[in-house]
Amino acid sequence: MNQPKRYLDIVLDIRKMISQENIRPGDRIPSERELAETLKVGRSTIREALRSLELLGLIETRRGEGTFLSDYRNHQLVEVLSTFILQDNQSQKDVWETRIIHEISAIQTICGNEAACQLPVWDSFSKRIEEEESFLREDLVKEIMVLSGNRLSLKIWLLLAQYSGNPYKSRITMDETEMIEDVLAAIRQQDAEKAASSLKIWIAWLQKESKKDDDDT
Amino acid sequence: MNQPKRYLDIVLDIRKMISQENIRPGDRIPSERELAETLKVGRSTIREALRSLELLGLIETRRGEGTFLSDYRNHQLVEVLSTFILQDNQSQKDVWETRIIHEISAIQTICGNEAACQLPVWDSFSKRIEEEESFLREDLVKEIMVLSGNRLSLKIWLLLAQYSGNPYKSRITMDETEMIEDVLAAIRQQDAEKAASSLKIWIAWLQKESKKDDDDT
DNA sequence: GGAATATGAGTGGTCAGACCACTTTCAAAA
DNA sequence: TTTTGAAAGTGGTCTGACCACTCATATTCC
Repeated sequence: MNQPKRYLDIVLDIRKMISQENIRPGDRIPSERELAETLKVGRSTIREALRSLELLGLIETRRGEGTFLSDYRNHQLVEVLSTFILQDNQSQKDVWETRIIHEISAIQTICGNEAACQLPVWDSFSKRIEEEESFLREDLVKEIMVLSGNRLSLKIWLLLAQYSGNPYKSRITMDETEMIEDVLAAIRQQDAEKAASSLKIWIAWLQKESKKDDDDT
Repeated sequence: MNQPKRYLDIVLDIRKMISQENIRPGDRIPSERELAETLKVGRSTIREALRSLELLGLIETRRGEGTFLSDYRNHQLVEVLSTFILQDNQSQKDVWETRIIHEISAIQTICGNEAACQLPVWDSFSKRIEEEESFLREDLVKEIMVLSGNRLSLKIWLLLAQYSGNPYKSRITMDETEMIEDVLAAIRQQDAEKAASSLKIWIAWLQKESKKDDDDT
């Protein structure tokens, strides 16, 4: 009989331990040697489990200090998955499109929520446009994703943003302000249709611009 | 100086090896002992890298046989991530909603593609409805996801389907056939609006039914 | 007394070698 | 020819040993 993998049990054991001892992100978890003794397995088995969790970004290890429960930021996941499965152009395109799927859906969700549409954030974005602040694009779209209230969708979006490079980073141009104002206006009016289409127009324009930059390089 | 993690280098080395030797999904990769000798590291280091890749679902190991490049199906990822980060009801709800986001987007994409809308598959589904085949729901939605052409979105959807349990599995009922026919009709007419709304209605109904089942249990 | 320094305990990182359990293969025995 | 079984190869696990690093403490020096 093929035994179930030991290190997978360990992964679950560690999970249980974290829950029982109420270990919070940033806290230290028992040392490898302790875990080995407690769970009655060899240290190498413990390490295989820990390395797996580390690659998933769930824990963080610091030599000489210990192993810590991660606050779920640095996913090696991105690095590894991208080298393994995102090699061709079709995949790049899929990433981009999937990202947009989440953005469009998020903005539609927001438009269905009156309170969210009347938040002062949107006005503050209008102001920032006038002042020509940079990083505005990223902040705006992220705000939309956050306010949509779906944390999983947000998480996926953040992942995809890492995969797809970030065309939202550079300074905004004059041509663009109008498109962004359209999006903001649609939100204020709670017009999901218009918000989605305005966002699509803006994104399409961004994509064209970023291609232009690539050609220059 | 804190050395960069050795096992992460190994992960990339293995990646490179797979690419150079043109190893395809399902093929065997060199044994742990071979890899250790080739890459000039200890076997335990190799194993830490392999275990990580296994947990991500990128490889598959069979005792006595060897290690194989996976065809990306059984992600332990699901198991682990779900026990680590999907504990509360809000997360469950997010999974369900995110899944629907992808389904709606997929069906809209299809409606924008004339060829896809005229495929004979849709008629075959109508026929299967009459014959009251089971597993029809899952097949239909999956077909939609596949034909949308976005492989990443499909992959995410498959993941979410595992997370969210599968209300598509049971036998279809009479009440339901009409709703499904609405969806199919909208596709045939290439009416993205109607397709999306019909699908939403159907999904909402499914969700209500699955809740009812839960209450019975 | 206060500040710089040395020490030691604890931790993750790596390695080598040893078994075990399992699968496959193939030669020897029936 | 068929069956059997021994050997080789593989992943799974454990042990014990170093190394490199961090941190707290004790020690030394001014």
